[in-house]
Amino acid sequence: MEKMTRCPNHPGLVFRSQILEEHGISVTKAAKALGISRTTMSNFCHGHIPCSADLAQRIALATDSNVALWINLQANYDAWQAEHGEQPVVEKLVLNSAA
Amino acid sequence: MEKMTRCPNHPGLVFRSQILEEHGISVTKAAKALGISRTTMSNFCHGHIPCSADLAQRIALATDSNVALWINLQANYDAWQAEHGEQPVVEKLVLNSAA
DNA sequence: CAGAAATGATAAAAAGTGTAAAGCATTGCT
DNA sequence: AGCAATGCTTTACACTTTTTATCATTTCTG
Repeated sequence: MEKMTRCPNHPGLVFRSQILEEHGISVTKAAKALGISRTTMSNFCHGHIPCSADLAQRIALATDSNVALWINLQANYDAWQAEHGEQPVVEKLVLNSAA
Repeated sequence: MEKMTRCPNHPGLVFRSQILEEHGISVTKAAKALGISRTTMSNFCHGHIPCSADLAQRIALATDSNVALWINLQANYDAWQAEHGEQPVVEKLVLNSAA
């Protein structure tokens, strides 16, 4: 159980730096290849929208990587955001033995 | 890189068996405690709807567990579904060196 | 330098998703 | 029988996602 001290990179930033920049691929070209709009790709690459399961799969197929990799990047990002955002008010379901 | 041979349990099924049944908590009571509708809780516990980040956090807070745990359960489930569902048509972005 | 292409941003529209409320039939328990 | 819980369906509403079109700016290229 490692505690994450800083917010993990958004999957889109990882995609941009590790795939696009490494291979000199433009956002426009990537959007066409993956079959999504340029707007969506641009927003994703800038971390403005999350990596949906569908997008994760398109990236995985186009880069011979694993769907789980991209889904997990997003999951880690979401988890960090949830932990550092507003906490909803709930009642305890199970009593904390270490209370 | 372990390959998952069977579909991982839906987070809702895990929640039902590991939390509700273990502690004898009803769906109705759990819904009230978490601050969500009984319909949503029921659907979740039967695997009909995904575990949203918000729901994951409510569960984590109410059970003194980790948000990441529930988000990751959903992520694993999503990844398996993506791998075993319909594959979108995409063009390769990077050439597979092992082709 | 001039034209063409790419980029990031924005707004508007369409489609899809998530959530909740109400109602109903069934089950199990006292 | 009476009551609460359950699973399911329908309806309604809000929110999200994705796309298209447009604009100003930057970058490439010839």
